[in-house]
Amino acid sequence: MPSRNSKNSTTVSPGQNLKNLLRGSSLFDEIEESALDEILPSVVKHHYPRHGMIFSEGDPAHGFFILGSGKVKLFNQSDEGKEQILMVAAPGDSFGELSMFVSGKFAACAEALEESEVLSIDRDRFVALLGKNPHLALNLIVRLSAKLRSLVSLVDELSLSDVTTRVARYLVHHLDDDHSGNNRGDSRHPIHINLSEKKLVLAAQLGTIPETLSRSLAKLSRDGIIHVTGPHIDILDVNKLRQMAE
Amino acid sequence: MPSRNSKNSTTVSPGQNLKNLLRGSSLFDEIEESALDEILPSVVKHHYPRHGMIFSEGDPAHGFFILGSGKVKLFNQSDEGKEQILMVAAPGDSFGELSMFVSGKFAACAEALEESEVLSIDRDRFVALLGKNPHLALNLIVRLSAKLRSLVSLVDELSLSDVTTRVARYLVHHLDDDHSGNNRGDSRHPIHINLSEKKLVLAAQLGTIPETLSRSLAKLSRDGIIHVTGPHIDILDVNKLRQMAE
DNA sequence: TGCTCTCCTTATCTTAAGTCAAATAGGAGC
DNA sequence: GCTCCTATTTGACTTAAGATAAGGAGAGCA
Repeated sequence: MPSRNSKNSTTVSPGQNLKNLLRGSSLFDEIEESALDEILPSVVKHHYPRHGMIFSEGDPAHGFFILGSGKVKLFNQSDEGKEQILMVAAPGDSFGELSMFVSGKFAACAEALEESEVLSIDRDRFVALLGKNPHLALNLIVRLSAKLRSLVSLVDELSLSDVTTRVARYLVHHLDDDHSGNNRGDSRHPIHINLSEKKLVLAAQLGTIPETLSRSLAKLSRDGIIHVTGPHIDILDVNKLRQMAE
Repeated sequence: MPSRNSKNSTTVSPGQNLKNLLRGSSLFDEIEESALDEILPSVVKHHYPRHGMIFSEGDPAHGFFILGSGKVKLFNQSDEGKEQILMVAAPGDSFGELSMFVSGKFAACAEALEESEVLSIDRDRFVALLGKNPHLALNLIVRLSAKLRSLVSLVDELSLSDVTTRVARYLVHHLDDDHSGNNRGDSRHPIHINLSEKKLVLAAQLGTIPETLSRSLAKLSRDGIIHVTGPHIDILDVNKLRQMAE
């Protein structure tokens, strides 16, 4: 087995560097300088290569993480190797927080999808700070709520919708992201989406496998709703797509 | 359609009554009297009969809820009527909190499974209190984290395990609840579990339908692992059950 | 005792989606 | 260009679990 766990930790001279990275996360939005200074000593910057494991399910959780740069997936695997992605973290996102407050063990695995810079923050210091800083607590509450909501959707979709519907929803959702303001379905030219994840990853996010995702996209193409060229997707019929997504 | 939405709101004379109900929830654990007094004016007690709808998906959320007595399910439904339960609330549990911080609309439906007493708490007042009361914020964070964790398990199970495994896990989990200390599998007499939900409800919690649940229980019986008599389940082979649950 | 209602179970059938296997495509590096 | 490697697609097959339908079982009640 190749050393995929290789990582590279640097306790940088406690300077602006780290502080800026923290500031890059909305978790620390509008948090006073002094509060940042208080946790700074417990923040460590780690560097992970593509496929580097940040933690595995069941590992003891001594803190949580903020993604500085790169991309990280949180997922679980069945014994047979099927994978379900719970979240793909983008820079500024935090992950692993829930384990601080509940079981002390991570509930999922985290792996870098590409070369990534990750900050780890010590549990005890952070909790202490939380207790003194209501604004920070509110920020965290908002984040947890957002995650909760996205998991609620995921549960609903897994349990109540078929794969093609989930794919349609994914596309509609990402269409809203990219074309807000222009999403009334009355645009003249086909709308274009570039998949931000490999289809392999997308399949695992949608709770399926690449073969099935392929077939779903093929079906949507056959029906004249989209046109797929590798990771580029043209939406040919936004209304029908929205309708499929309910 | 019979009037299932009938409810019965009472703004009780702002007395001990309500305060005690609030105190009954761990959300207000160790929260000072003064803080309680501050939200009390915005707390309303509602009474719902069995099958009373507390809110539906998409309803505007002006606050959140604490269950005083009874039992409430949070769920979503597909167009075809299949139902996925996200959580069954017991007295003291809160629900609907996440909508306060994220979209302003409820992400699921809530319905009383039996006659229930529900407290509603106004969003704005609660948020204001949160900002001043770090301890309350921490309590909420712990709750949200616990919910998050249970949804993570649910996603994993829906996506990665078959129904029989989910049933086995449910049994093991409830065995741990009831027999902690005596759960090493070496007990002489068969361990007994009384299902706390109708099988109809259990099926919807496990992401399946009653017929399939029935078949899974029948399979476990056939394999000599359990013995089912209505809502009473004897665990005949704890080890094998644990093994099925992984 | 029989009636009704709701819940649960069993049997048969169907289907969405996973498995397995093989062909194709695309990039990175040489 | 060619080679290796990974990602994607397609096809044939299998299967878990949903749909449908019907039978049974229990509670409450007259």
